[in-house]
Amino acid sequence: MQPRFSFTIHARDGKARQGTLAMQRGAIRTPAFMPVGTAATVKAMTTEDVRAAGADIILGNTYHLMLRPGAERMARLGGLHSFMNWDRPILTDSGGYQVMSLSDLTKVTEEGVSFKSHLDGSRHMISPERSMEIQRLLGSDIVMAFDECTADGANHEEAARSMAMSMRWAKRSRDGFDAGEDHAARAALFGIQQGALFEDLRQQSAEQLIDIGFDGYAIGGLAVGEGQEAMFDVLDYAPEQLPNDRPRYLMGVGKPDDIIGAVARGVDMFDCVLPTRSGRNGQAFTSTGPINIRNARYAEDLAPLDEHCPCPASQNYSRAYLHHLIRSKEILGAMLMTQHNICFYQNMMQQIRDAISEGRFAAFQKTFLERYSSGA
RNA sequence: GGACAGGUGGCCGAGUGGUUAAAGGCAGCAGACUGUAAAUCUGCCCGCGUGAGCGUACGCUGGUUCGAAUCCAGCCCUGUCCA
Repeated sequence: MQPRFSFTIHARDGKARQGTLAMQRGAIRTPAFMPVGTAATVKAMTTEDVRAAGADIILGNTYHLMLRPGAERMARLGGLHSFMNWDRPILTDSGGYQVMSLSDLTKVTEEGVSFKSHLDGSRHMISPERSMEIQRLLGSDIVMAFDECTADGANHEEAARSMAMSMRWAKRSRDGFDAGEDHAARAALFGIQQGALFEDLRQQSAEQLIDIGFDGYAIGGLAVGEGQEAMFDVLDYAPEQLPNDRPRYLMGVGKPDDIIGAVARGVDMFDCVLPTRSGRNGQAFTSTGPINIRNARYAEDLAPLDEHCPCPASQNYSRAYLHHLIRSKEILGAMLMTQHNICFYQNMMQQIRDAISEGRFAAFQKTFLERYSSGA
């Protein structure tokens, strides 16, 4: 029988690590990019195609699924995996990000967060305990602690207060998760470091999380507007504040160059809406940098999106066709663009893993980034 | 031939004396998107100028007026109906 959760590091190259996260529903090769499937769908993609692109794990979201179709209903339906036809691991975000992103609709107290539903205005409460319960009802494999994603621009005092609350919630998340005994025996729980851009707060946060004890550790509160330089400044120390033998997950990141820079600093897992959202909005990631397929210059460009990408969208369709589909707002445009972007990301992660395994990550990083910024 | 209705910037379409280089939409040209309130959002969009500004502009011509896309006259064109 597969272990509940184990993390094995196969190779190290500088601070970068290549490993495998083994879980009952399947293995996750790291560094990993996890496509975001907020509302029980990686938007515009079938799960078959998500898997074919190379993803080992996808995300779901507590807040969205709690509102619709509802956590209890999802449980009656047999859980998120069978519901959406994805039998591999699923990581569920706790709703913590929505505390920030929906801040106009939220009220935060020590108990938790009361949300005014963006769907119908109805009020809902998410506490650490309820977040754990919802993620259990969904059947999540990697459960995220309920936290507050500290908004960009917080000063030291605000960041400290927010972080301290997230750490109290982390403890309550741990207890709530452990109370769901059957589920806790199968799933993993990750804690989330906060502390904004302050090293001392990040350190305190890491220490408190380690005291509580988690299967993996996420770095939260980055990529919220601070910019890559500031984010990398934090990543120069934050990963090493977390246990060396546990997976480190940088939440919400990012652009290809963000991911590569973070891998170089010791991060193992990523998720981001960018490849899916940008795909729907006409931006394709390519080995020579992002392009906006809507641009007039692609109207008669019969070249593929990226000749190096093995995905069907690149292999079978031209830029001119994608240009036409996206401009025409045809659904297929969103589908193919998303498929390509997810493939591009997964392909990049495979290249990253190979480079680390073969001890040539620094060279890979240099080559990739030069090409990526060439705009050719 | 007659009666109505109408001709506004690439298209559709507001505007019926000054605050109008002219609402809004579409199309067009770009940009953004980072634990998804996003198949979304933002900017530009008559010409010249970096800019203040200048020049042109609401079918055509002429008129009224300090001032006209807006009022008047004639003409041209389009639609519907009647002969």
